[in-house]
Amino acid sequence: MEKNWTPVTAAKGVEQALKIFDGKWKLVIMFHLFGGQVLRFSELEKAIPTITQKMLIQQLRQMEVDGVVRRIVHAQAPPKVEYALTDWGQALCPALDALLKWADLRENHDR
Amino acid sequence: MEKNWTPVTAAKGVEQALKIFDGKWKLVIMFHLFGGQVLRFSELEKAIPTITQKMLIQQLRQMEVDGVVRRIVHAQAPPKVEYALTDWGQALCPALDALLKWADLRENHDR
DNA sequence: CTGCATCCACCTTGATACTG
DNA sequence: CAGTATCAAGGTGGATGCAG
Repeated sequence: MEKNWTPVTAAKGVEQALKIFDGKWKLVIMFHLFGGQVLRFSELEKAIPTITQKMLIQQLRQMEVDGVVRRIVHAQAPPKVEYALTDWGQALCPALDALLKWADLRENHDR
Repeated sequence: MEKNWTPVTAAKGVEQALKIFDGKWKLVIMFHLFGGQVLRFSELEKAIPTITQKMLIQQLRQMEVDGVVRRIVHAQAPPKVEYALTDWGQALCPALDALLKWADLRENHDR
């Protein structure tokens, strides 16, 4: 199932992929959730002390809409909401590793 | 040579990698240069009709500083300047492929 | 505890005109 | 041809206060 990538369409494809984990905090959130971690809203808040509530909920919502994060609501008082990565979200990990390895190459040949 | 990634440091590492090809036009430029293409400033301009001169030169400059693009100046009148990817820049291609493949997975299990 | 609304500052991009 | 300078506009994130 090959695709006919032109420079433009390929770039757009990557951009669309990037948009999904773009935003100042999405990567941090994902790395906290990699490996099947399931965390409450307040736990994420504690784990990322410098994030504001607004940003945390905003980024989580977008990630939920995009299908990388699953939202688990427990009907309780007080409210309890947990977040986890979807299978697709977990699947991003190798690609990010590839980026990290690429970044490491820089030192070898640098300028 | 293993590293001890915490969620935060891993995220920062990826972010630094991302910054290098972040910007509205850098990916388009790179995909035009993948495979060892060497293009003049004016050729890039023609290849990307919707970009402005300001943006083209701005993005190229940043990419040059970051070490993904090489600038080749020919001492001539009229001026002739060519741009090509560095080895390190070329090495990004597989990582971008990984991202494209990840994006394709979405359809299989979707939401 | 979880989440929403508002206001504000900054940064990136775009349009345009100009130069060696 | 290759690049610079200036100004305006939109989007993103941060601070804060309020609500179910």
